[in-house]
Formats: sequence, C-alpha cells, structure tokens
Amino acid sequence: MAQSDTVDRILDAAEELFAERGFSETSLRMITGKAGVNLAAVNYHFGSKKSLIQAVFARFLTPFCTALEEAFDRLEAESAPEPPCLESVLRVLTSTLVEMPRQHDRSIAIYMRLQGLAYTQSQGHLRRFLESEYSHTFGRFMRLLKNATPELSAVERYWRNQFVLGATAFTLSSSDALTEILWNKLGVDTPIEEIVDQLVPFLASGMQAHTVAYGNTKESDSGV
Amino acid sequence: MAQSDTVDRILDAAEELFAERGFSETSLRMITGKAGVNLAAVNYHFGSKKSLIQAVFARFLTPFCTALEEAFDRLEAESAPEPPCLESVLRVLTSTLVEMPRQHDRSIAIYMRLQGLAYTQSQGHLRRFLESEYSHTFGRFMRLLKNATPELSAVERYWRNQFVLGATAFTLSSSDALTEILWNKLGVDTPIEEIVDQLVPFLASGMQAHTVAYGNTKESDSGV
DNA sequence: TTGTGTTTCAAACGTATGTTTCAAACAATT
DNA sequence: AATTGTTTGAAACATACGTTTGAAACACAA
Repeated sequence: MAQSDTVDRILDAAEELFAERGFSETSLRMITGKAGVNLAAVNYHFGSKKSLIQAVFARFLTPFCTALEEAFDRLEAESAPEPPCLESVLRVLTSTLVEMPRQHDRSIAIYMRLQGLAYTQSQGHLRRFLESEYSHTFGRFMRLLKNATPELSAVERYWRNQFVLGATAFTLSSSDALTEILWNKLGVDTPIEEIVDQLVPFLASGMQAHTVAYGNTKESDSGV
Repeated sequence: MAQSDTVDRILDAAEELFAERGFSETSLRMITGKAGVNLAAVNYHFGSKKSLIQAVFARFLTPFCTALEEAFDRLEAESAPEPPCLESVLRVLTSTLVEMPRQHDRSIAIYMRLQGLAYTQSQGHLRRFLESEYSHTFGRFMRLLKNATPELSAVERYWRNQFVLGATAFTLSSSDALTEILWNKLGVDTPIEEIVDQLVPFLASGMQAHTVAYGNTKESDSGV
C-alpha cells in the first residue's frame, strides 16, 4: 500500500503542475516536492520523466475512453437504424468529458489543459504513445462524425473536425480563467455545463456551414 | 551594417526554431548555431532570452497590426453607415494574416504557430508584453465583432468569441502537422489559404448559431 | 597612424536539470 | 528471529542551460 500511495501522490502532483506550467517547465524536483516524496522515487517507479508524462495521461485517458465507448454504444443503440445526428455525437463527447472528472473529484480544467498540451507541446513520444493507445476510440468518434455529416467531403470534414477539437480544447482548458474574466466584466457566472451548452450548438452549426467551392478540389471523388 | 546583419540572422533563426520547438525547448546555442553567430551575441544585442522572444514577436506583430488597422479602416469606410458584417470582419483578419508573411518571403505557418504558442505556452512576460503593445488593435477587432452580432447577448458573445479564438489559434498553430497528417491519409495537400477559407465560414456559422434559452439567463438586460 | 567606440569570440561561471548510486528502512515469508 | 525482495533517502553525477567576462578584431573619425 505504501507503493501505490507514493505513485498516486506523484501522479497527482505531476498532473496539476504539468497542467498549469507545461512539461518542460515542470521539473521533477517541483513534482516530488509538491508530492512530499523523494526525488529518486520518480525514476524508481516510472523509469523516466517521459514515462511519467505518459502515465499521467494514461490514468485519466483510459477510463475516459472506456466511458466514451459505452456512451457511444448507447447512442448508436438509441438512434438505430439511423446513424446518430451530429449534435448528439458532440453532446455525448462533451458530457462524458464533463462527467468524468467529477467522479474523481477533480477540476475538468486540468484534464482539458493536459489534452491541449498534448496537441501543442511537440513531445514526439507523447503523440506516439497516445496514438498507439487510444486511436481506436478516436477513430470511432471520427467515424460517427463522418456518418453525421455525409454532405461534407473528406477534406472539409477533416479540417472542420480540427476546428471542433481546437475550440473545445482551448475553451475548456482555460474555462476557469475565462469564467473569472467574464465574472469580473459582467458579474455573470457560467458553470461548466452551461459553457458546454453554448459550445455544442456553435460547433454543430460550424460543422454544417455551407460549403465553399475551390478551384483545385476534385468534386468527383468526394466520397473517399 | 555588421550589427543589423547579426541581429537579423539571430531573429530569423530564433523565429524558425521557436515556431517548430517552442520557447523552452529551444536553447540559445541552437539559435546561435543555426544563425552562424557567436553565443554571446544574443545577450549582447538583446540582453536576455526573454527579450529575444519579445523581439521576435514585435518584428512581425507591429507591421501586422498596422496593416490590420488599415484594413479595418477600409472595411468600415466601405460598409458605412452600416457596421461591417461578421464574415467580412473575420475575412479581413485572416486575409491580412495570410498576406503579411508573403511580403517578407516567409512561410505563414511560422507566424501562425508563433501566435498559437503565445496563447498556449504560459510565458507570463510574453503575455504582458503583447497586451501592453497590441491591446488597441485587439480591442478594435472585438468591437467590430460585437457590432456584427447585435443579436447575441453579452454572455453568448463572450463565449463564442472564445470558441473562435480557440479554433483559430489551435488549428493555425498546428497547421503544418495537421496538413501532413491529412496528406498521409488522403494524399491531399491543403495550402494555408485554403485552411483559412474553410475556417472563416465555420466560425461565422458558429457565431450565428441559433440561441438556446437557459433557465438562469435574464432575458431582459441582454443589451449590456 | 592613432585613438575610440562597437562588435565578435572562446572560454568560463553559476545554476538547474534528469538520472544514478548505494546504504538504510521497511514489509512479508519462512 | 532471520532472510528476502521492495521501497525510501541523502548525496552525488554528468550534462545542458542562460549569462558574463575580457581580450581580440573591427570600423571609422581625427
């Protein structure tokens, strides 16, 4: 039990520090200091700083992907034989995202910010790790989006998906700060559920924006 | 002439390395090595690494904001007495963004990625520097957005603005990587102008998505 | 040419990083 | 109680970083 305690303390501290400072800017001494454990414990339990970073992601991404797959199962069962509509797919994603950290008594902002960092900070090893571990769930989400927007070409859908991910990751990762700014400006408080309620229609409407024609787009094989 | 040459070589190298690796992951030795100048030259000409980072941003952000203000002037003159519509405001922003680096014979992706990093990487000194130098232009952009979406409540507009910034910063900052992924998947290349052409309708449509009614939203004073 | 202010250069400085070491403490089994 | 395998602890390691130094090279006016 002593081991699991040290491991968890390190993961807790690392999670928080990584989220608020980034990976390179967070030293192992900060982490072990905050966790109240010996410096060598990180290399003993995790092997290296890189492995620790991956472990932080695995601890919340694995249960999240499990929950998301289950939610997708329910969604597809409900709407069968039709594929689920765009807005319902987006809502399943965001509400699973919002529910997950609540069960673990943590702020969602931490996970969102970590997710954002995974995209932003170069960290080649992290990108490779995430791709090898969670590409299945991610691929399923992409497939659901595809079936919900059959009118889009593959290229259009790809970029609009990136816009969706960007708006989501950016907003939710800074949601605490943004909520506070709005409070100072207008005296209005926005709980995370309400942010999501604003976000989903925005994204759905953006995804279904009218297509623009381009010179070098082959209209013929838009089905790929 | 020798000075200005060294200064520019450092700025060129720093710009490129910062864009592809981030600030903390780029050492002064990498920069001076790539620039072909002595290590001490950075501290001699710029004083510190922080000042160098700010100088990199100032070199492209100052002319960009000048160009943007002029473009806003033209836009407001054209559409007077009506305020410019949402899509035209967004397009003026993005097209100025696309035109700027072309005049300096540089890849736009570098500046996009730098702009994204400015949001993402914490770097308190950079945020303070950008705010003190360029808040005027940013404020004007926000005011144009407000006048282009009079139907939105202040709270709605605030959050949708964040969605817009998030999708833009996220996508454009990773545009190279995302373009490469799409190339590997579909064999399609997307120049930056085309990404922007996809982005603008997405954002405009999202900003104008139909409003949802909330229980605790006061409908009466939506004009604040 | 001499003198003066500026710019370059190799080398070093002090500090912080990730990692390793090895002895001590601990937990559990025999 | 003795022995084993596991976990902690303080200290040191090697390396990389941003920055400073002081002498040499340079540009250019007097």
